[in-house]
Amino acid sequence: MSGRRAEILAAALAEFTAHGVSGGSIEGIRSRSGASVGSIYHHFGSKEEIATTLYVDGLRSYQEGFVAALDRAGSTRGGVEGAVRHHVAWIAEHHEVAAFLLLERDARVLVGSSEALRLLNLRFFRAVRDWTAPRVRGGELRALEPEVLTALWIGPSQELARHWLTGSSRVSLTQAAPELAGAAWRSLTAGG
Amino acid sequence: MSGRRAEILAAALAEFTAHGVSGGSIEGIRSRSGASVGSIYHHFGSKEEIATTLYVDGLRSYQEGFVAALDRAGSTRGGVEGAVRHHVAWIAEHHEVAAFLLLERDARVLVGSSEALRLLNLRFFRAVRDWTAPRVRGGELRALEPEVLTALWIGPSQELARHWLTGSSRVSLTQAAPELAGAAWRSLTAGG
Amino acid sequence: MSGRRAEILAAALAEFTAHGVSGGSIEGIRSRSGASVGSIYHHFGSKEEIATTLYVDGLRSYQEGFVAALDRAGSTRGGVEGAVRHHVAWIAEHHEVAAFLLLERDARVLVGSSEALRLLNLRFFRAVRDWTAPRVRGGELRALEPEVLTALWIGPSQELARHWLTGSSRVSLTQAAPELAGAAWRSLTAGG
Amino acid sequence: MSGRRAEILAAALAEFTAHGVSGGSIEGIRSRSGASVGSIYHHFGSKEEIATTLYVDGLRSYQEGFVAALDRAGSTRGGVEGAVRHHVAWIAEHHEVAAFLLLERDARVLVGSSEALRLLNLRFFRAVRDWTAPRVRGGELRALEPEVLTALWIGPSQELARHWLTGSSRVSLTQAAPELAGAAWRSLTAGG
DNA sequence: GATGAATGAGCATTCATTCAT
DNA sequence: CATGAATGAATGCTCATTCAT
Repeated sequence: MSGRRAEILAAALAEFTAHGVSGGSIEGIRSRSGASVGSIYHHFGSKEEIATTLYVDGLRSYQEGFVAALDRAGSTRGGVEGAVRHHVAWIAEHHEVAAFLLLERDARVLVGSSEALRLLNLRFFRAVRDWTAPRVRGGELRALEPEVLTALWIGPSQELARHWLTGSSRVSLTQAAPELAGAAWRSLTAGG
Repeated sequence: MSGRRAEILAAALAEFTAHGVSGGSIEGIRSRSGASVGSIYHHFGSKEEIATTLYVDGLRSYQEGFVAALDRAGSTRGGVEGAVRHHVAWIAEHHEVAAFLLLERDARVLVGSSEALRLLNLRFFRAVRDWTAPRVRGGELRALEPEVLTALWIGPSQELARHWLTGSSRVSLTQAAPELAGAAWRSLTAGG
Repeated sequence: MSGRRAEILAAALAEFTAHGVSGGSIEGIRSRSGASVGSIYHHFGSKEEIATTLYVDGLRSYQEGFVAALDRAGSTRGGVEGAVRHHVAWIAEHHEVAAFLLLERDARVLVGSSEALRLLNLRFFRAVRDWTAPRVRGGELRALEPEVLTALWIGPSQELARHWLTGSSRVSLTQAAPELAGAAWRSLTAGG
Repeated sequence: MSGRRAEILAAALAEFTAHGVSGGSIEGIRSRSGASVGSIYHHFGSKEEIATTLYVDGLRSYQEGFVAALDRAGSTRGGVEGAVRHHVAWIAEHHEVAAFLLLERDARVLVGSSEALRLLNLRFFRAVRDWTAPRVRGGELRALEPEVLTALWIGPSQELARHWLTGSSRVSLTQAAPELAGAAWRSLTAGG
């Protein structure tokens, strides 16, 4: 549709990847996109709006895949492990957006200021809870505080992904996926 | 002795915590520290040097505690779990520095440009490997790629700490420590 | 068209005349020109670029007049003396630019760093040489090293001009022209 | 005597040669001299005072040699040519100081503000006039305005020296001296 | 005489944003 | 929709100078 808009977003992602959101400039986005300053401000009202758009789009894509992985699973174990595989695969596939979501300090600041983001997170956490809660009650998953459960579930994947995204690790994310998935399942089931 | 220097570092940490490194300003450091601009530049040659100093000092403190936890442990399990407890306790105790080390994009950029940091990391990774390698050979720990081993070991703690540091989780880090330590031990020992 | 650009250049010339290039400030150029700081940087990337532009424009004007004086002369003597008259007249007419070209230390530094300037000088020296060389071969002008020839030709005019430009001499440049022209002709022809 | 003072002056000359007076810094003088900032200010009250000292010392040396060359000459021609030879030789020998005196815009500004400099110049011009005036009256030298006479006398030497000092000419100053001296004599004697 | 920490005004430059065309 | 000139506040950093030790 609006090719310009997409070009600007792509350029902004590259600019923010290179310099961060505070460090990146409209001038950088302009030179990367070929659009004029005026055009950028025609499509987006401010630098923050561009960053928010990137964040919301990326987060929605990630979260939809996560929930879809849970929904399509035939078993609790399939769901837990499928979510890990999705996590790892999504990051590997969308590494630039992933770096923005995971590594960007300023992006995190946006979460506090964007109503759309708050809503997105609210729905996601509810969807995940709706999937886990009955399985906790049924004894298939351990009864853990939600934050701890999440940490055990995707913490290792997240940690490995961060190193991979920053280039400090050359380990293949997808090759490590089975190990990460297995560890997640054990952590959510094997008692202390 | 170096009262001024320490005051400036403390002020910079507060400033960077509030606005990030790129977002934080020398003026902010000046007003928080009471030092003059000239004095700040007398002690540190640039904003980046201040950030690097904070990063190096913090990382050294964290790494020394980590290695000490391994060394003081009487058993492999004690080492694995002790390291997790140190991780969690150190972050809880030095939460401002921890936020800087864990959340700051620009701080991460420093790692690529500071020789001191490269050296620090090199020694740390070597010390950890010297502790784990014989235990892997002895069959006490699973044979995993170093990055994966690290991810399983401290990934959950790291993930929970991030949420705690950003205020998106109210869970007590230290209360969660036993669970995180137990999960780490299982992940590093229970086979795929 | 480029009204703003011209205004900025004029203001910069006045500012540099008053305080030198290192001594002059963008703020000075701003207040003299009425343009905003941002506008100045929109048209010129740096203070140095403004100075280079002034230098190149001025030098080109001077050199074109010099070469034109040679080309329009009907005799060798007419060329030698015409060049001196042009030298003196150009400086008298463009005294502010002339002061910049002749007196400014920082302007001279530019010559070493600007490719445009190097090219300009190259062409000028070649044009002058193309005019003098055959006349040297024909015995109309003495066989002197190029630098010495130049020094004898315009050295006295240059020296007087410098005093005139700095205000340390009240002698009329144009009134002295015939004398300077005659001396130049004698120096380039009368043998040692 | 005061080794420190001399070291500071030497360092300042190098610093000013490299960056000009406005462009040079006390810090630059400090690092070149090994003296502390406080020590520099103990010996000299300000940056300007250092520059003035260099200028006065250099100018006095040059002028004394010039007048001595006139006084020791046995003839008018010997005086005119001897002064040129001194000019060229002095510059070749004291090239760093010479560059400061001849090329430095800011140094020239000092002349307007230093009483010592005004006095120095006054005496010098008077001494030169006392030597030339009777010879003009006697018909040995042409009757020219003082500034024009000076320009014809040392203009070519000055012009060649400037190119030599800025490195834009590789011609040997001392080899060119006879030619410059001869031209000066002709210009001051041969009528229009 | 020497040292170096401290000061704060001043500077070149960047940047998000606006707006007339 | 697009362009790019214009704005002016903000920023990192430099520098001459002072002064307590």
